Amino acid sequence: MPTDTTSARAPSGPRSLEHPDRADIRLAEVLHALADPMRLRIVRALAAAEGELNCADIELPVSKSTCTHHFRVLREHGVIRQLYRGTAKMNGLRREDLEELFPGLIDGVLRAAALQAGRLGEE
Amino acid sequence: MPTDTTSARAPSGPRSLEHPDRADIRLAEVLHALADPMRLRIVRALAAAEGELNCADIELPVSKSTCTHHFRVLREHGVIRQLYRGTAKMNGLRREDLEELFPGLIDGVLRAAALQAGRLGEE
DNA sequence: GCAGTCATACGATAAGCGTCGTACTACGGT
DNA sequence: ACCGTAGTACGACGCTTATCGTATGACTGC
Repeated sequence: MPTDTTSARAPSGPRSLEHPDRADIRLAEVLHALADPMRLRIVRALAAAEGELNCADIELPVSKSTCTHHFRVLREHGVIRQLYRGTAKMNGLRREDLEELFPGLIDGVLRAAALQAGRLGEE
Repeated sequence: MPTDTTSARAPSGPRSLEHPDRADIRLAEVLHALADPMRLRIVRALAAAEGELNCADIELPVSKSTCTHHFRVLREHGVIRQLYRGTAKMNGLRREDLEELFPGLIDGVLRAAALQAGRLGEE
């Protein structure tokens, strides 16, 4: 049986991950987190796959350490949620929190990103 | 009679200001431009005063050079439009261009900023 | 237990950014 | 013609960031 993630939510062990409380999320920081092509790509991928995604499921033209870095930025600024599931780490957008704080913002950014992607090389 | 701004739109004189074409505006850059508390404040002020605003009409707790810097960032990333009117420089949001490129984005950001401002110290 | 895989940590590096002060330029009024 | 005001240019400073490579840690499967 794999690790029981139910009873081990955010333990203080070596594999704990800090997420900001909803009330601590700041607009400028969210925008900053989104203001990077690589991270925008990550967020788009996470939004597309409504469920959770493994880090490696998103192909990025950067090294693994850089990838980790971007995921951390997104997490620390409250854009995504990460949790360990065995050997992998699952990532998901914090849609509910963001919607509650800044209604429509994320969807606006995602729509804008999709539009621009279509306008440019249909990435 | 003051300078005839009608016949002198974007002259190549010493006081010309470069604005990116609408097609050259990039989402990541717009987000980056907005991802700063000071600039967010500027944009909010410009949005509130629907018309045009003098640089000095917005009180900012930074030096004059820093102020110039922020305005330039906003202009070069396509968020605002600046033009000289005599000794002053008028600033306005590029609402139409942004709306055309990223419909709903700016309004979403502005609403989010207003919400957060209300939530925090009612700035 | 051991090896493989996924991801982190850490250090390094180079670039970028926000801030400032001072010196300079352009315009308008007196 | 002068001076004051509004804004820019430039250089400097310290901090943050994006990137990498390598070494390390955690879990799975053999």
